[in-house]
Amino acid sequence: MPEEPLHRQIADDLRQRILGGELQAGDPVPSENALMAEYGVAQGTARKALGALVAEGLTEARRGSGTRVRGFRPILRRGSRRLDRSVWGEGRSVWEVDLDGRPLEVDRLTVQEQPCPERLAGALGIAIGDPVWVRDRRYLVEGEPVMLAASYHPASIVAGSAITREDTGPGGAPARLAELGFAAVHYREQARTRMPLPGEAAALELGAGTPVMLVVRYGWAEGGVPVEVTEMTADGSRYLMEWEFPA
Amino acid sequence: MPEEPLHRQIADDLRQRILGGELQAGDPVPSENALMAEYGVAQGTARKALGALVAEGLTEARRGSGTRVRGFRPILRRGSRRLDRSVWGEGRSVWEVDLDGRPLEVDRLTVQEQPCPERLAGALGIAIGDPVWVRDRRYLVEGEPVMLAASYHPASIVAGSAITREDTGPGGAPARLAELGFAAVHYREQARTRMPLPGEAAALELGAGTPVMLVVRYGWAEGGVPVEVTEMTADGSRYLMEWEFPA
DNA sequence: AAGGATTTGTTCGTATGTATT
DNA sequence: TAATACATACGAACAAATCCT
Repeated sequence: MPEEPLHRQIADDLRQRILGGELQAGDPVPSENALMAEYGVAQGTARKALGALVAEGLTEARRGSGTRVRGFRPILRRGSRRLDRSVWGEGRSVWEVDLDGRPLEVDRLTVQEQPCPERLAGALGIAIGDPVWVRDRRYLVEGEPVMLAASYHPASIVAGSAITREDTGPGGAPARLAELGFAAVHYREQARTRMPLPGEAAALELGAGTPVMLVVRYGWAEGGVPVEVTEMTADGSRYLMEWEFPA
Repeated sequence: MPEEPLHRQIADDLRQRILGGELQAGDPVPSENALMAEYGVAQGTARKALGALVAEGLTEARRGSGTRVRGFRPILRRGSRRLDRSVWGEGRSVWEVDLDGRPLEVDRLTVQEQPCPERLAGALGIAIGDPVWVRDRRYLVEGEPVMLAASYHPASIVAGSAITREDTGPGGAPARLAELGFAAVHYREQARTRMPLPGEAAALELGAGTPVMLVVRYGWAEGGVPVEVTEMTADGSRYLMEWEFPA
């Protein structure tokens, strides 16, 4: 008879307690048994209510321990870095940023030559299957994975340079591209979001209900020559992306 | 006994069929009954496997009808519009963009004066509770909601202007700000993602497993005066965000 | 147009496994 | 070791929406 299913009513109750501030980050949420008693429902129903909150990313369940409220303290990634931030409002963001301090470490770096995959050929201005160098890596903050990134460069440009080695040297890939006469002068970045594939969830150690932010950066040298495409897969619960531009 | 739970094995099978291209967008996924027969499991187990794919946003279930594979054809939103796109690679994006053509319509527009909420006071350079004008609206594409947006302007700047009325006139709010001597000359945008709250899911008619992309735009006039903060909530399955900037 | 078959959605109950406290 | 709490899986029944004959 209930127009609203029981499990959703319970989930709504719990969600309100969380969003209303009654239950704060780290606080335990009532257990399945507690909900069975409180609402007089079967375990499956209590379980479904708790599962809904997990799927929304509001809570985190651990076997034997219980279910707790999650928090959000993002890392800030700035797309454009050149402008002086102090000019335009030191102004607090609407989100509290757990900024800086903690350095990004690189993990699981692989560098190899591959045939250019179909989706990148147009953006790199080369043919499908043409050789590209791929720098694939994982970023950690305080030992926890937060982002995956793979950079692609046409082999016709970077072959023989330090970009094809693990250590790109001082200034990194941008500096090497500049030495090759192909300094990137213009970037375009595209971002979308979706739920992670199992492989991504594993590599980023994502909890259920955590979407990923996908960012693709396209870089061009003078004259419109494509020199880089980077595909990033970021933990949506850890990242805040920022871009800055004139009106 | 199974190291990998049954429902996950089944989900993995189905996922592979989808990602491998065997099942394409719009195709029906085996029903609960079919899975019960094929794998010899109870309904709850088959159901959980199907539910996992729905939660990942890969499929969409409709009662009485069945479960089908979802597609992704995003709308492109450009943050910065000034640069000539043709200069930097007509280059295809890594994602197929169902670009342009279809206009954005505005729906459910409300304009009202409110006390400034805490999270925006710093960014707007005013005190909590100071009056701000809020333009709240929903955007549709072909009748379907795709984004919610709320723009905030300090009343001290926009009071009396057309920005406080539903119809802002030709050129919209930016043109009116310019007339007031507070043309925005610099923008900063921040983006993050998370699963939607129930209210957001309802307003955007989101299917399960669809995250939202949250974008906040901060606008400043000459001299660093804050003139605008806009909070956007976009359907993650419909939007591709783009920014462009010099290296 | 009516009705039956199909398909997903909800809820109950029961049992057992596994990780944590 | 024992208690707690989440995880998996079974079976059964009914409801609600859709589809097809």
